[in-house]
Amino acid sequence: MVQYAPIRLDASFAALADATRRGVLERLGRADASITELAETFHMTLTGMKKHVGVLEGAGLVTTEKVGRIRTCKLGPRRLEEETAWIERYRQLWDARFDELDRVVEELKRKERVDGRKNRE
Amino acid sequence: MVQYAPIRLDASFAALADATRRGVLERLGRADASITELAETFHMTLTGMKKHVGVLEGAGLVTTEKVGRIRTCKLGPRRLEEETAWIERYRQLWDARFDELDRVVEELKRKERVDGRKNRE
DNA sequence: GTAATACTGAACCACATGGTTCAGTATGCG
DNA sequence: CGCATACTGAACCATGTGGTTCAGTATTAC
Repeated sequence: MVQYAPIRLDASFAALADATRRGVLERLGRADASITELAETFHMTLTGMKKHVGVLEGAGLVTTEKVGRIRTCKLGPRRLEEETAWIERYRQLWDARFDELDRVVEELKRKERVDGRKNRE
Repeated sequence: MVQYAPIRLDASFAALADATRRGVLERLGRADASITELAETFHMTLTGMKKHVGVLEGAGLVTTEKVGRIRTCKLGPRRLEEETAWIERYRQLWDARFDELDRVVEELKRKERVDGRKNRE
């Protein structure tokens, strides 16, 4: 089993497993925002939003910088390359698996035809 | 904010946020397996593995069928299309965002040059 | 029929998550 | 200075997660 930095995958997939956090990423894709702006947009307390931002930061998907009173959040350095890579590989397995099943089915059909002929002999 | 069946995305990203479950998917990509086989492979009790399989089933990533004593697990109908779509869209946002930043930086450089000329006038 | 196998379900555990409130601290504005 | 703004941290709460054990039930093998 290939590994693909499992801890990072854990963190980023977990970060993506929440609609609010996905929403924050989409929001930051349009423009940087303060914690207050994000909290208002998603109808949540400052403290609650700060936790979500913390999770996203932990996964490397967001970076923040505090200037004066205001902490500005922006998209982080990661482009979800590893996550895409994992999913891509999974899809290849999936395809191979189902191709194999198709092959088995074809094989069964072929045998059936042979058996059919045998029975008619 | 476009929605992309958020509940499903929640379930599948959460299912992928665990190394054991990702391992189970990879394992099932090679061949179907019983709960016992999976539990042994991942050094876990039957009950524990059954929970993981339940999570994967809930996300549509695995299907199971019980014949006699044995419950056989195989890859489910989903190929993670929606997950890939979400990530793809995110990457587009990401690229656009950073292109914009580049543009802003260029704009600042241009202004600097203009200001420089002004100052020399 | 008895015993082993394969799973199932309930109950428990420690810890994480998604949210809150409340009481701060730090900064900016008049 | 004095007040409003913006965030921060601790504490709490309900619920979920990842695992266990233990006591079943259902199937298969001898």
